[in-house]
Amino acid sequence: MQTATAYATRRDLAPNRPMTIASPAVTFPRTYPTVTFNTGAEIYAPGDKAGTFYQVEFGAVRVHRLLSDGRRQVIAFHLAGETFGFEADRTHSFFAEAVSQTGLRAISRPANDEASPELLTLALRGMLRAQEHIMMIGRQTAVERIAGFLIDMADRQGGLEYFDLPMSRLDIADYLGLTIETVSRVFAKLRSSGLIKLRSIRCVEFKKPEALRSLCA
Amino acid sequence: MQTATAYATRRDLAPNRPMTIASPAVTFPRTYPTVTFNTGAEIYAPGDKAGTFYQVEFGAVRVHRLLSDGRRQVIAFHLAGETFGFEADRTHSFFAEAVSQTGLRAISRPANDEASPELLTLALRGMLRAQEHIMMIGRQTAVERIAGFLIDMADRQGGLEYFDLPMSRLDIADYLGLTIETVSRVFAKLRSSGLIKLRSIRCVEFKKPEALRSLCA
DNA sequence: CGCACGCTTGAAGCGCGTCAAAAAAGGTGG
DNA sequence: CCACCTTTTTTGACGCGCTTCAAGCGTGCG
Repeated sequence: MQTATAYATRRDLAPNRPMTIASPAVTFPRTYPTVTFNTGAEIYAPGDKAGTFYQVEFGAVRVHRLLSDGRRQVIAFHLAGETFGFEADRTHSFFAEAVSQTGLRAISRPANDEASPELLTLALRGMLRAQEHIMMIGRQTAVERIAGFLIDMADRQGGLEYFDLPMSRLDIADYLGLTIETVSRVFAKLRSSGLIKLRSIRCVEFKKPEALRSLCA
Repeated sequence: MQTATAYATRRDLAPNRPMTIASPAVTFPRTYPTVTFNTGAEIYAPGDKAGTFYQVEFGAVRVHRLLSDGRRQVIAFHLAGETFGFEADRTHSFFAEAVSQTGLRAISRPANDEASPELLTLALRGMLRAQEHIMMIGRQTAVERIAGFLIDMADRQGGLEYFDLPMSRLDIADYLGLTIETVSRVFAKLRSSGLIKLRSIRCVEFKKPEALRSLCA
């Protein structure tokens, strides 16, 4: 098992991936005032006209889609400071909802799309994030997925001693392609083996960060 | 079960996704001559400097990464006419290899990234493709994944009466997060129930396209 | 208080993975 | 063209990890 560093050499066949992707430090010209969404409130839905995108001021957002029989797949979470809502098509193809009380700053997409290196950077970053997500749910076990998820969440919140999970167990399950029961069981397992501590139901503290990282495939 | 059309209304809670994403009809300024890669040849590897990207002239490309214990996840296949290789970072984070004898046209990324709406379009399309891939492997059964995969491949090759799969069963398995045995069994099942015909091991013909589509969640 | 909601825990089942071996396909040299 | 080998694919038997189904538990709020 290796440390979670970037790829050192091109022949490094089995590296750990750098899951955390730097959050954007970008400012946009045509920005609108912050709008607040209550827990569960819908930000956009499939079929809605795209064109504006959003920067999270506070709170968190989940982006997802439902299958015909009700199965739900969460595509992404977006935390404070992150940007989302840009689409390849003219309309949205997912739902976006506030996971908790959330403030968003709407940003209008430049009319002709030209001269927008910021947006390109965000799009490429979004692609990379989705690809890392595929790595996570494609071939990894439940424990590996949750360990990776917790580390990702911690890193994205600034790597504090402890951090809050803004989303429910069900949201996590639907993000990782698991059931809520499995998520709960893995949390219990990580807790009982001393890797994490649950200060409260949604507040996680890493007791053995290295051990947790070593669980990531 | 609904037809695989785009989202009609914003309250359409459980639509089938438009899996096929239109292939780019884009031409680039600084283009280099076509280079041919043999089956299995490496195009780039993690750690390689990014900056140029590629348009597939003929053949097919797989993009993947390996986990520490050898598990492999294929992130994407790229067929003739499609473009790949752009990255958020300065270096690549995946392997790209020729699935079969493949011709590529290298394209240098504009130095300052400005005024490049084409690249933005490609990045957004790549993001959408990755997101659809997440939908596929996150919550769907083996049969659903393979049905969706076959339909996607058919559409991307122009929707002919029959089409070739350029990649092996193992490649398909690693793309869908399954094992080669499961892929083989599902192919056998689809064949024995008359939904598809295998003209040869890698040549597929849809006998009941609607039935196949109805398998997609 | 008592209901509602989110979370946890237990028991049983099943879909897919694993292991093993045979069959088919493809390539090479005579 | 055939004999021979390698690689890919298929098929079978069995086991495991996760899901499913079903209660229990905790916490917050009317």
